[in-house]
Amino acid sequence: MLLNPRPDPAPSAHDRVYRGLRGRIMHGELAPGLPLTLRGIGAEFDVSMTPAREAVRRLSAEGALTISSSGRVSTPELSNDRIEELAALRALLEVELASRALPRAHIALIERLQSINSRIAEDIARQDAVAYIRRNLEFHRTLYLRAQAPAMLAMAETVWLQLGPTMRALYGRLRRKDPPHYHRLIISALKAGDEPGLRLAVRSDVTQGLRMLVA
Amino acid sequence: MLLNPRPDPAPSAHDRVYRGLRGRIMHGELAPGLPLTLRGIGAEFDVSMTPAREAVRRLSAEGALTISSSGRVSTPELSNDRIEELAALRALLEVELASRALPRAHIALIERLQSINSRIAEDIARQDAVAYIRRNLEFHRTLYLRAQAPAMLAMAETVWLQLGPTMRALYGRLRRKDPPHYHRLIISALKAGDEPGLRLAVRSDVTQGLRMLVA
DNA sequence: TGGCGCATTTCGTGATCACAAAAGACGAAT
DNA sequence: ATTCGTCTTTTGTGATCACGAAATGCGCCA
Repeated sequence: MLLNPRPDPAPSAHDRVYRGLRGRIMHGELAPGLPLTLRGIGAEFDVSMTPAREAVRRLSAEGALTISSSGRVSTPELSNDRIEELAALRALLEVELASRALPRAHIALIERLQSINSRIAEDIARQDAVAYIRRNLEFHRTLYLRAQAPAMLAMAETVWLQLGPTMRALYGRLRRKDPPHYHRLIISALKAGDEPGLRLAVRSDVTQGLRMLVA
Repeated sequence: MLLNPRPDPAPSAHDRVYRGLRGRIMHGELAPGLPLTLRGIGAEFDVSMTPAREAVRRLSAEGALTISSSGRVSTPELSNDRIEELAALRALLEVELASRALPRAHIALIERLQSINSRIAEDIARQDAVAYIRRNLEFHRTLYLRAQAPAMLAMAETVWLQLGPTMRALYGRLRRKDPPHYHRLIISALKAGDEPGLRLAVRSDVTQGLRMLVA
């Protein structure tokens, strides 16, 4: 008997649309305030309005899209207060996730993180904002997966999703040269098993970038 | 000119369904594992399948409903691990919310909380589990509204939503006689402006009930 | 040149329908 | 009595359509 490792011969249309849009939003490929239409989304993914609407509805429930009172769909434009709040949420959730991941962080994980980190440096050198955002989130997700806390990780990803378009606007204007300093602190704290240091490093890394966006 | 305080003459169908289902789930009116059908929901709210599906899709995005691989909809049956994780999330978020509400908590708010608390005692005397859950959440929400942190409050409510059916199962079997002890500690800490005490009281209140559910 | 009003187009909403897959009911064979 | 196979029913999915509202474009007038 041959069990297919991917028992998914027919992914549903709305899920395909959902995943496609979600990826673009989270990785900052869509600018804040960008208007979308159901018919446009449907045409782009080659489906009718029905699954497009379901995907949009789901994304708006996660805060990845905003729907005006007249039903118009667009990527969110966040106020400074909201950005600060989301940054505080990131700090709250991700510090906890990192803390839970710490006792399970073996050497293989740390090497993976270092590998991701060096690729981030390449993305920075190439000035590729989207790749940088994606790789940065991959760094964090790789660490947090070890926390064995799926609901908490899902919430953190929801926050990333809400910040996606805004992060694009941030890293677009920010011309940085150096790889993220706090990522190296995170790795050091992981190696040393230093929980307070890890918490501080994660909090700093998460808060750092958002601060200049508010300015 | 007479401005209507409710400028919502025509609430959309899917929103009506969403709100209706959400309230029932959050307040524990639906048992865990209860199967639902789109046609049934549509008939109950007197709409077609389309808005019913949108509401269900949105609720499943919030974790209030689970959708099987074949598309079947039901209220979630949470594992013990998931319950513990959600309790930890409640602690994390609500301690922060209470802490942010503390400096803005005036006497009028505290009186409102005491009023809600005495009604909780009545609900307990009446052995009305649904009313108890609803009032208990009202107590927490009233406090957290003062935190001026809408995104954080929304996340906390999402956790409540996921725990709704399970809380029903909990308070159904639990025959308690006394009003919640930790609510009085919360009020005391608010009066005294005691932040560490408040954080501890909220954490205890949130963790308390869930512990015996895991047993 | 700038603002106003009307017609056209675009867009979201919700109902309906055909289709396929899953679940359930029923009966026969062991 | 139980299990297996089949047939019927139930259910979710996605496309299409009609409708009304919102937005857009355009021309007119000041």
